Amino acid sequence: MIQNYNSKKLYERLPIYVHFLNSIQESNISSTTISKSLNLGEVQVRKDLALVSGKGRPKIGYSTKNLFKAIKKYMGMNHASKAIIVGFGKLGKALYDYAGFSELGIDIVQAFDISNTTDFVKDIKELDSYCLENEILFGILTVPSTEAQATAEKLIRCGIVGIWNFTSVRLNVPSHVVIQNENLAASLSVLVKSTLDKKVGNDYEKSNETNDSYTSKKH
Amino acid sequence: MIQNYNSKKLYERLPIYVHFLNSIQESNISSTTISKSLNLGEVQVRKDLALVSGKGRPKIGYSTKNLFKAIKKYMGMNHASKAIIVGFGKLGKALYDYAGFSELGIDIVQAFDISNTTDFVKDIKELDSYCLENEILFGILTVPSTEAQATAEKLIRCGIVGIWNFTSVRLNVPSHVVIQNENLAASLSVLVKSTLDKKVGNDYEKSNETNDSYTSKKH
DNA sequence: GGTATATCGATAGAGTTATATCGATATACT
DNA sequence: AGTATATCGATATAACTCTATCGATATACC
Repeated sequence: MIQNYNSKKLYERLPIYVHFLNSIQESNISSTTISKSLNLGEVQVRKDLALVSGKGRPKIGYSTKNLFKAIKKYMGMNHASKAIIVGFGKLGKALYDYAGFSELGIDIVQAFDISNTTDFVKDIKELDSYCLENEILFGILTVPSTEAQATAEKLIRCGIVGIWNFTSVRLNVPSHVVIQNENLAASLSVLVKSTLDKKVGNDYEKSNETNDSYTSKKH
Repeated sequence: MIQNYNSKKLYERLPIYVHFLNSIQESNISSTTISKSLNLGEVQVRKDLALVSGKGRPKIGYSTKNLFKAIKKYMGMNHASKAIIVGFGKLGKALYDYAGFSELGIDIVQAFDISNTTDFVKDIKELDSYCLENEILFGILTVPSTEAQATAEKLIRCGIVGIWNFTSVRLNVPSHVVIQNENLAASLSVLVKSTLDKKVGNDYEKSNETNDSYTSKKH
């Protein structure tokens, strides 16, 4: 493959553009404006947009509406993707109620747990029939770590091919299944370490701008 | 800088090693074993360990205890880092109760909200005095998007230099502050798109292994 | 003690992602 | 109509990250 621009990082930015485009009133928008609003590199935004969208016009930019549609189409956000949550603890509840998914074409249609079943939380025994009947492809895994691998396998047997894994377990799955790890503890550690790095740097030399970290951009 | 291995990806993996080392009984452990247990590349693990730790021994591996200590030291996990949560909605609650942080030397010492104050949730008006008295460096931002920027600025005025940002807003902060964005909606989108990519690939050509995605490893 | 080997550490290279630069062009403005 | 310029698209380069390979070595085993 000569050049593969279907990068993970790109896939992270496109939803950010969608959210932004959804929030503005202007009928046209330039990559410059987008980059400034979102603290992203100007060239990067242009490259992203060039990949997924039609032409932009000098002095004008892109049609907001067309751009919006183009990104959603590219990301497969046109037809809604149905996901279920397995493990209805605090984190599962929070994600179930999280408002930001529908804008990106994702519906969390059902929650499962081993107990605490209510009108909208099914017992995990019903997982199998529910997933097959409703053709669920995506599962959000928020069970205790001890149950992670077994539950993942259960999901896969039910036809799920994409798992958003909030447990600290590194799942072992067949190659047709995609795992997206969301290791919150590790993520917070990254912040702490990055911050300490920068802080120490600043303490040594009072100078700024040295070894400017990845997480905060300087444009 | 000739070669900077203080990479963000490295910082994500080190806590995973810590968690793993914490869970095993063996007094020695090899990079091979670690890599297999965690579904990571063998060479990658060795390189990571070589960077932070003392020598390993052929046929034996590393001393679990020493390795554990070395990583924690490298990551600054020896002295506990104190963090606060601002915004005590469902997500804030979930993070407040999340068990995985302490193992990595991070204590969430206090939660704040604009209302719903209880014995362990302080009113956001007390943010200032609390942070300065307790020398808080890290803030977890789980407020509504409309409040994100203003709240971030408030945190920064209180001396906070690292912000874990769960809002969909791309914060604008001075250069001495580190932002770690945790855009859940974007993250789930990545999973959906990656999965669809692979699925389509498999539907075209019945072959496997083509364009094997980044999220599931093949070792 | 000698031999086989698991594991290490280092180097080189491949793949991925971001940035810098610059000419082209459609638009706005005089 | 002519000129200035914001914005685009493309190419080249730099930075970052991961993987393959291989010789060195300490250990286990005969």
